[in-house]
Amino acid sequence: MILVDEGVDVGVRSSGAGVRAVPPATVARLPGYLRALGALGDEGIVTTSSDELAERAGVSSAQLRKDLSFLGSYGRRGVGYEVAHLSEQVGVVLGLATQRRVVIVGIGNLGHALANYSGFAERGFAVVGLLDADPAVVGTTVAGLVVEPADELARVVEQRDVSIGVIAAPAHAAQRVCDALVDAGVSGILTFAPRALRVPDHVDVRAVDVASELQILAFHDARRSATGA
Amino acid sequence: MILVDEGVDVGVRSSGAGVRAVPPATVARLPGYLRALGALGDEGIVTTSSDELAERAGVSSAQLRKDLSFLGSYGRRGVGYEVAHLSEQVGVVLGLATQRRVVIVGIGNLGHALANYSGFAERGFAVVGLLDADPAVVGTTVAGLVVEPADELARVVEQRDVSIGVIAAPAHAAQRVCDALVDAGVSGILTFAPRALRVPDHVDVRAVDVASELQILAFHDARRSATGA
DNA sequence: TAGATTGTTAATCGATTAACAATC
DNA sequence: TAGATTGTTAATCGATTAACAATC
Repeated sequence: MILVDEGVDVGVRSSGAGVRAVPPATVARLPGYLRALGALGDEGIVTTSSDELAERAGVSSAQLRKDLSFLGSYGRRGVGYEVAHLSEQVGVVLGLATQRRVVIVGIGNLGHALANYSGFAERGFAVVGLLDADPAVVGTTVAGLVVEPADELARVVEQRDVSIGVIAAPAHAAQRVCDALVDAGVSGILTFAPRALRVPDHVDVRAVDVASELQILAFHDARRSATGA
Repeated sequence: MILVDEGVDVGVRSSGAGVRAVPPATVARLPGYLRALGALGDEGIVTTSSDELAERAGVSSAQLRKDLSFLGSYGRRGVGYEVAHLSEQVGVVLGLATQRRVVIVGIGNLGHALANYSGFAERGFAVVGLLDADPAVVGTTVAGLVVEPADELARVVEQRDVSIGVIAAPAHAAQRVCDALVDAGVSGILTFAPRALRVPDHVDVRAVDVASELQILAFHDARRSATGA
């Protein structure tokens, strides 16, 4: 079985009632809503509307309301949404009530950049381990953490209760690192290596491939040139 | 008008016949097929089947055949696909026949990592400019290029025929950089800043937000914990 | 009450899957 | 010819959009 993207469609407890499935497409947009809500909060805005929030998140207000309807009923007709409250609820649905612990495997240029990225902490994640296979890198300090040997992965994941692994290793090592993360027991993997990864059904993989993103842009650029724009 | 993702659905010339629309979902998978074809080629495999290629790309063979059918008819029934030929055709559809030139704006940790990433060149892109707003960074050499001042953007884009801009600047500067790229005339933008960007209809934006990816993984992790797995 | 805005319904649209006829 | 595998069709499924009744 091969999985590259998208996990299963699972339920969310809604206050007293039953369980509601949140569609994958909706889940994928929730972080954007959370971001927009954070910005509104920072600007001191207390109440917002589906129009305003949608505008900021870059979606239509119809889609925003539809998405939020899967989570429950957190607005007031005629009034709008309370920013702080909605923000908290979306956070709960995304499982950010508990902080998730993350390891980064592969401390090259990209691993360095990720380790130093402050957005992780700001948005609910703690980077608790950096690992690398290269003895020359092991022992160095990056972003306040000492890089540990890659073969310590199982111990690090278990002892520090890590649930998400980030793969910033070279493509040829990606599947090996992935297997090690799965064996160590993480439930989610974010990979930057340009390779499809094989994982068991219970593990969720998200893949970011920068060159693929550029190729998708190239497609549109090519059409544009061809049709003379 | 706000656009964060996905461009328009545009056509591809097929050998003699008319124009066929390639659905966005298909376009988004083409880079993965190209990658898998490259790997097959590297292994010296000359002919492949939809089963084999799909397995490597991490999709179903039905989906692969459906996707390829939008591009034209490049296989032989009973036989399969010639790796080199299919690879070339997919490349043509993605507009990789012409090399695209790229600038990176924001040479912090991430910009550094991107500038040094060899995958760009390997997959059809030339990084021809690095720009930063910080005078302390301007003038330094990164990945063989001298970092130029951000306000030289228009000149760099025009003189070096740049069609794609990569935003690796801080979130608060993202919209400003985006506007400058649009004014300079790029047709596609890849942004790593956690912000929805406003662009005119004729410009295509792809957004990579690492923390959002982790939040999506957190959602699945939370369901898993809740349902006791 | 009148105006505003949500939450939901129904219609539309696009994507995926399965099955198989065409054909090498 | 018999076996294999594509390309396409039709059915299913999921996502988006628009409109509006509910209600603050």
